Amino acid sequence: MPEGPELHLASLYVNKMCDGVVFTGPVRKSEVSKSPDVPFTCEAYRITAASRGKEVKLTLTPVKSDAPKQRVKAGQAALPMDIVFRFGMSGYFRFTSEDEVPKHAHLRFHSKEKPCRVLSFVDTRRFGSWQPNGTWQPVRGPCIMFDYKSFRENVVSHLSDRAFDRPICEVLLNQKYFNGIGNYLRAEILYRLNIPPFVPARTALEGLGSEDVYESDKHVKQEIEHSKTSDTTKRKVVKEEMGDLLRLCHTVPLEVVHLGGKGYDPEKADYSDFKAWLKCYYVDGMKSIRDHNGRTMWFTGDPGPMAPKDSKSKKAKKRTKTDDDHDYTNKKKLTRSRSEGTAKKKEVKKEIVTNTPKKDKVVCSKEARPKRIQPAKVNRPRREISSTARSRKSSSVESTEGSQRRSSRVTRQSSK
DNA sequence: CGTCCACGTCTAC
DNA sequence: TAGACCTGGACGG
Repeated sequence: MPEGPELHLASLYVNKMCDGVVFTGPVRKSEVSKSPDVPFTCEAYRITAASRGKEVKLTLTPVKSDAPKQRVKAGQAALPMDIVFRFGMSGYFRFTSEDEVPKHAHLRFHSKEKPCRVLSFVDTRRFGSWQPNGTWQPVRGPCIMFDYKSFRENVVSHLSDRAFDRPICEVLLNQKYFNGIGNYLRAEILYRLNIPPFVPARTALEGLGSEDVYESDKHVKQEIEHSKTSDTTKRKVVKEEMGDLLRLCHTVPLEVVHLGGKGYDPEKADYSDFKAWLKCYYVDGMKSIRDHNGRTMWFTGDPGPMAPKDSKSKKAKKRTKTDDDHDYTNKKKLTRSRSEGTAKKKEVKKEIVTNTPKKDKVVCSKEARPKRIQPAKVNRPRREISSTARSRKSSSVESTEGSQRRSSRVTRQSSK
């Protein structure tokens, strides 16, 4: 569940599920977890949650005992404790009966109820972490969703920071300035504004003020009025109605919050709404490329001037068994760390790739094929797209794709 | 069976 | 700027 919206939804989930619930005893950690023990135990306490960017804070609050003079036993907490969580790639909270505690539940809080229930921090990959008596990480900036004004000011007032020398798509993952933005959000945000992902961040941001001019309804209305005059201004106005880049860093994540559900999580039944909301990330017809940190950037149109060049010499590699093969070389493994000695063989490239749905029947081999996210259970007709879109650099392809793709994003079900 | 990929940080050369 | 840290699903053979 991991970008800003999912973290916030997690906090709402905890507050809703644990409202009125009394917990008891020690906080329990799984054997395998490397995160710190949580030195808190209490006969009766409550749990509340809050989020900020990509962190969630749980507050454990001891409940006053009915027994008037009851003394707190040694080791029992009398004061509240905050625990700050980061979710890594797979963290989330679940509140279940004791026998339905999910696999990979690494921190657990047990209720005092008769059939006891358990609030679990579940994290399959264990990239997540928590800090007892923790605070929001000081190096992380203001929340893009709930500290919008501060977030904006923090970016605008630090544009001279060398951090903004990087491509905009990479800077959007810098939590010092964009606390809450993650890989799907950066793609969705830049896509909405048609900003090439690899333009210098400072270029994409300069000129934006710390005041959000789109905030005012009056302003928007004026623009709308104005738009009736000419067709050319219309385009621009439509864009302005949405707001500038910084505003979208706020509003786009909030759209996900308002979708409800659990946001990004392919395993979820209610994942289909989220998937339908995506316009670019992992969508058929969109292009993708690895950024300088090895993260996949989804976009359409021009990649921008700072796109990783990478060796494009790979062409030589065209070899292949059956006829045409598209270089297969361009799979780019990236991060394939283990056993790198052996992995050295193939040069792997990193070229722009278009996410093209394959036909069920043919096409078996090559073609860098991004895998699709397992769909909840949507079954729709697949749309035909010319394969091999590779090398279709900055053409104006996207408009058509952009308007149609909605109808067909599906998994490549390779029926055999 | 093996390879590749995934919503993110961290820290070591 | 690479690895490291992890598990597991989708595919390919």
